[in-house]
Amino acid sequence: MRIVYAGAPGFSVPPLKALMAAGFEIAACVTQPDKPVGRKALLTPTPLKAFAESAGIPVFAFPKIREHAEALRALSADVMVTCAYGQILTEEVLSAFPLGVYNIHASLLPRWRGASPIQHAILAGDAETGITVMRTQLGLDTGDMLLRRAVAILPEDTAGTLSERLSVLGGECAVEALSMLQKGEAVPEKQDPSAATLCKKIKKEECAVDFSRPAEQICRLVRAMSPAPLAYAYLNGRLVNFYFAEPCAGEGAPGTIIRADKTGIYIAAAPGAVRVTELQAEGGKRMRAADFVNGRKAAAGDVFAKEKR
RNA sequence: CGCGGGGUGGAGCAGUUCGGUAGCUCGUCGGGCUCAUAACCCGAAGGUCGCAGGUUCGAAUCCUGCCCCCGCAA
Repeated sequence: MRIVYAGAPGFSVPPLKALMAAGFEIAACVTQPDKPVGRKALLTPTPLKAFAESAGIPVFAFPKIREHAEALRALSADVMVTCAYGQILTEEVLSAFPLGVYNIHASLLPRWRGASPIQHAILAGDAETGITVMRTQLGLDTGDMLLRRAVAILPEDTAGTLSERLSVLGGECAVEALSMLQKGEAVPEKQDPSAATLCKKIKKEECAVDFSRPAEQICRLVRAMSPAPLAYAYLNGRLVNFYFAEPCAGEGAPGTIIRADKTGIYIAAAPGAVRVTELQAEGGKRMRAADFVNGRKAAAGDVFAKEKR
């Protein structure tokens, strides 16, 4: 079985490795064009491109894949597998592969169709999420499902840790799904549209922490946005990004630090309180909340605000 | 030249305006106290103050160049 693999972020690399390890032939990889990254705007290849090139796999970085259906067809692959690729496919692209196009999606479809399923699963407080391998149709993540597998969302999970597990699971699922497909044993299952939910790309504005909200929700926001783009609030006029927070006992005026020591920074919410254990301040590196406290940057009585003042 | 913050014992910071014996919180090591402790008490070790050059009797501090890290924006 000859495969064209399309993806871009780090999440899409493990599944590719799994497919290779399972003996599938990778005809080529398709990814997003190199993009300027960082303050110096250095042109940076996607993680998938970096890996594929090191593995000697031909890489195409189409700005618009829909204009390159012919090039894809010329690869004479049986299927295309996509994983967090980030571009909408067209009929011409789909028809370039005799056995179709399959997507590795990081949720239990039809829940969390769209761009940020991992973050939204955490944000919503879901007990579990998972991987769905589905046949790609023109609609957004609406195709028939070949395989679904769940993983529990742990209280200490961030989008980062959950993403790692899902990525590995995605690889296992991809191998299994393609094996079924190869043997002609695949049994596509329709999605139930009434159970569908859609999630869009996360905007930084959505990451502002409002401490007048319940502690549980704040912690979900922090964990869902960690390690990127990061939930944040302002302390004494400085931006502080949160990497990890968990609900804890305590009460006070929302946003007020009720305790700050080597065990973390305790901030009042409504109701409840949250304990921040890892953060990063404007200009500083990621650090344990205890270190931040040691440097006298936060003390009981200081107040976190949603807006810079 | 997109805007801005920063590089000081292992960690996080103060000190730089107005040059003159390098300080704080924490950690580490040793000792003590306690049924016990992320608690407390006593003591100790540990620093080329990012790099290079310059000014000066003397530079973490002033001047010049360079390297590196980070927030925002893209």
